[in-house]
Amino acid sequence: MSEDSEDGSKDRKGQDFKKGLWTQEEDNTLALCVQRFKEGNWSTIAMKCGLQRSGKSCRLRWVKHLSPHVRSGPLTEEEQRKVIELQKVHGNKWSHIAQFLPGRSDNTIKNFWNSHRKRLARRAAREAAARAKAQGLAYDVAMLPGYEGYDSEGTLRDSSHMGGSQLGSTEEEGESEGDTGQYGSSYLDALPGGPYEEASSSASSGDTQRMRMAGAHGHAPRMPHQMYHMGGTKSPGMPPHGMAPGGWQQGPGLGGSRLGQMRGGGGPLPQHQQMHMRQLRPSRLSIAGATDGGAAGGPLMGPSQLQRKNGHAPLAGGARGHPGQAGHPQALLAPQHPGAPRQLTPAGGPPSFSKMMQDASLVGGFAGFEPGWPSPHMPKLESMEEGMQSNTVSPLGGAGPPNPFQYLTSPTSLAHHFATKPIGGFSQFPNPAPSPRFDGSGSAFSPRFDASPRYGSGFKFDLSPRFDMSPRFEASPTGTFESNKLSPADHFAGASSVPAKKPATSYSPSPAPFMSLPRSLSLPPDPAYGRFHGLESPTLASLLVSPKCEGGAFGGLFNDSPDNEGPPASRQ
DNA sequence: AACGATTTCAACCGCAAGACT
DNA sequence: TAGTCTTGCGGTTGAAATCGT
Repeated sequence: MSEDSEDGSKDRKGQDFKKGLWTQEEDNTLALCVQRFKEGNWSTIAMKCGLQRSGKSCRLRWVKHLSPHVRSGPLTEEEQRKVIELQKVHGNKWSHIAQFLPGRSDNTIKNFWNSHRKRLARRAAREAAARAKAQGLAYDVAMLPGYEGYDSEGTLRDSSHMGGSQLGSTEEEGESEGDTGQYGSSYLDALPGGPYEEASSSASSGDTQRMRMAGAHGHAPRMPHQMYHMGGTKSPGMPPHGMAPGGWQQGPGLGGSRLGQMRGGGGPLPQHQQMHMRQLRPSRLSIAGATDGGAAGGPLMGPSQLQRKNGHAPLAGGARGHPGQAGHPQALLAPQHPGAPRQLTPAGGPPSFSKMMQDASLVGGFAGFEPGWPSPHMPKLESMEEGMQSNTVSPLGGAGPPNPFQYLTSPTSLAHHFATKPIGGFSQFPNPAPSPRFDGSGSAFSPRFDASPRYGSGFKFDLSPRFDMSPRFEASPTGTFESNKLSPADHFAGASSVPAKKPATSYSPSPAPFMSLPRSLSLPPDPAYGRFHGLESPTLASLLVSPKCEGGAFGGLFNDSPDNEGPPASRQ
């Protein structure tokens, strides 16, 4: 260790380092610093950016979370399958395994595997308990073979989360195997080597918690990532039932207050996030996106629950902290596409959908992302310190401590975009190649696509409540926005490359005072956008019908401009 | 409203190896 | 060659969320 002392908060020089979760401000700062100084020499980066973090911490944060190459969200079924297979071959070489799953960090994989192991352990424990019970034997977890730890297959060794008494006292009812489970058991358990393979028919008792969850309504809740999978992707092995026609969870177990059960747990949110979106941790955003837009899915918690908990109805979009979300550092970094020309947003007039899509980079990167410096309108300061001192780059001025990045990262800036343009929720397309998530099958315009944390093939901007409900929703920077993204219209037209560069145009938004968005509204039915019917989230709905989006929902998004290309025919 | 069980995840920790001086 | 720095890896921890009761 070179950076952390015993308490981990000081380096060997006695320098204090902040620990704990990263704030959005820190994320933004780091992201922009990396953009400017490039990766490497993290200690220097940390120092130059004025972050009170160790270089190690900065590196970790970037590599595992903020880097545009990192894909967040739950592992897909295919990825889960891969991990399990690869683990058999490579063991716990997470970084190595991660190489087979682009965009996934070793930490993510490791976490998944640990959860997977625990599932197996629980399953095996239940089986053992059931057997013991059937034989009239007293059961104790310590009797389980391999209790001391996991064996090489990852089966049965961790009992940290199960007490013997609990294990032995579960109802006979049992969970509905293959359908229920706390963590994607419907799929995972059927994986090769998974418990389903090993004991697909034997489980007759579950731990208390699972029983509660599974038994009460006859259906176990689906974990968020399951819902995520349900949320419109075309992944194999979709849940066998409970799917709305459009691919959205609509089945049993998601009614009433149990709408869209969230996964349990997760790390804490920084204060600033908690204030706005208590229930929308980054990892939940995918679910939030899926469910918010997912019509029947509903919010993660039941509306009444959220209302009770937060004092307001569930918000759409999600927390900062997720790639592909406005406000997330990743969203501030334009994908690097050498040679890809940028298109400019014409000034004045309501932008068409395609223009908006082109402008999406301003969502993902509000002030533009010129190599070396994020904004063409920002003074190229010689140092962070200069920016800090002058505060010249922040049009917001005295709101909070001087921050050279504020101009770029403030919710206000982003919010302004939505105050002056039709709405968020569109996407940009870092890769000219058709995205698997933008394949014309319908997923492209799915709610997932709005709030998905995923970045890369279908980067999007979310409808974060931070940017619509925030009281800071007022300032209005001016800028020129460019995009090098393939618009969806071009995409659907079969274009494989970004159109030739268009002349630069300035975009000069008019001042945008506070937006007053309705907290709730009912969306008109629209066969073309049926997927969005019944939006549960007033926030999402509000944004979808933002002042510049009179058409309502995505209908407005698509239809409010004369040169709007309209939605693709294949989008259903 | 409070509770306990359970879960996930980000962040941390300690170590090792390679690069650098 | 030795000491220091930087990077990366795998294991562990703890916060905070869920659920039903």
